[in-house]
Amino acid sequence: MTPRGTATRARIVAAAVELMYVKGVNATTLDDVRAASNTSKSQLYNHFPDKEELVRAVVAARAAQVLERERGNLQRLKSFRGLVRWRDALVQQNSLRKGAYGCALGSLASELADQDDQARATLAESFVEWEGLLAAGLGRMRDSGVLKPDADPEKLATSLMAALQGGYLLAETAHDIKPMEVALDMALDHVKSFLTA
Amino acid sequence: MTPRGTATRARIVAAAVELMYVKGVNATTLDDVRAASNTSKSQLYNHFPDKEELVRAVVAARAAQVLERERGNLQRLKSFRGLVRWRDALVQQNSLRKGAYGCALGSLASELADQDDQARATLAESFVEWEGLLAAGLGRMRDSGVLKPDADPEKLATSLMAALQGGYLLAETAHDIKPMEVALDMALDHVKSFLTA
DNA sequence: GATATTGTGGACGTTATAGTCCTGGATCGC
DNA sequence: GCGATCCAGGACTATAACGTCCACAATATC
Repeated sequence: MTPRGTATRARIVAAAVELMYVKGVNATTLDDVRAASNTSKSQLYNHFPDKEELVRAVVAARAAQVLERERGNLQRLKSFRGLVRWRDALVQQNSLRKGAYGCALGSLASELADQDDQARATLAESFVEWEGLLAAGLGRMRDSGVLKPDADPEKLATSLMAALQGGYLLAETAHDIKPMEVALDMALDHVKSFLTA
Repeated sequence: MTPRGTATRARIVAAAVELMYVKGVNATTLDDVRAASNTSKSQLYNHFPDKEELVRAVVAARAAQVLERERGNLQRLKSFRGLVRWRDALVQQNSLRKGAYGCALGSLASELADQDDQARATLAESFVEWEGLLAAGLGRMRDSGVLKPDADPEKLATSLMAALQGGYLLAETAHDIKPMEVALDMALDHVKSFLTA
């Protein structure tokens, strides 16, 4: 596969990622993808044997994208203020759409978890990795004495992720960012209860 | 419409509710519903002009069902132990399926929120009502002195709901009930921080 | 320049599903 | 019993989507 081939493939995946986020996976047709990516049907089937495989590529691409972003936001996390900044960035981003479409990973998870076990597994791993970034930062905070020794980074990370995902869902349903803010604030308060100072 | 007519309609909705929970709304065909409800296509279109209306009936029925259950679980809520029982009941129920299919309302919300605004509105109201049941119980706890006066029942209720929904999603994706437990325990801990004793 | 890869464009077949329509029969209220 | 309602069964149409295939052009690689 030449650079040109990979570029076309990437264009297809990029278009599919966006369409499936906005319209949902099942409501996105291959013809939508073909049109949005400015390719031809032959290329779609040249690069992906069927729609299921395209969906899996979409899941992988979206996961990589979210994790890349979150690595940037979390790799230097070492203070409670950093956690607040993390929260603010997510809220800010989601408020641009009034919560519509929800979390890029969460909505895929909800739609695919009981439909494509391979996609589900990838998404599960991605959530674990995402929580891992949080847990690593919380671990640094604990080791540096910002958090009490009995703070459990993994559990805290899972709690933050659940609050985030639940917040996304409630905000998406209500078309109001408020519940997401409230949920994340609760989770942050919970972390705060482990602060030493 | 005679009692027989309403019974048939109810049978259709009941079958659709179950199928759309397990398979998802879009993956459930009208023929699936027809077969599962032991009716004929004539009746489907006799009672519902199109699939969209059936989906809305499903949403309404499921919301009524969940709220009925939650009224039973929450109407007498007046202590922290009651909240723990509420949590245990939900976890217990969801663990039977290893988290598969997620929350009956949450999965509908995720699939329909950006696809049918009317369904989204119904679901949003249902979440508000569900949170209202929680908030009422928390309000009773505050008024009776179990919770501190500065506890905000509405915000606490939203937080609990977000933790619940996020927990459902993570559990569904991981096929593991643990994240749901962790998320709810965090939310309960947060409520606990407002206890007087 | 030869060859393989990548690409366009579109016709085509197949299937799944939504939705319409009709006939005949069962059931219910009066 | 009689009319109205309810229902089964299925034929039928229309459409949308997936997926195949092919002729031919463009582009890269050697």
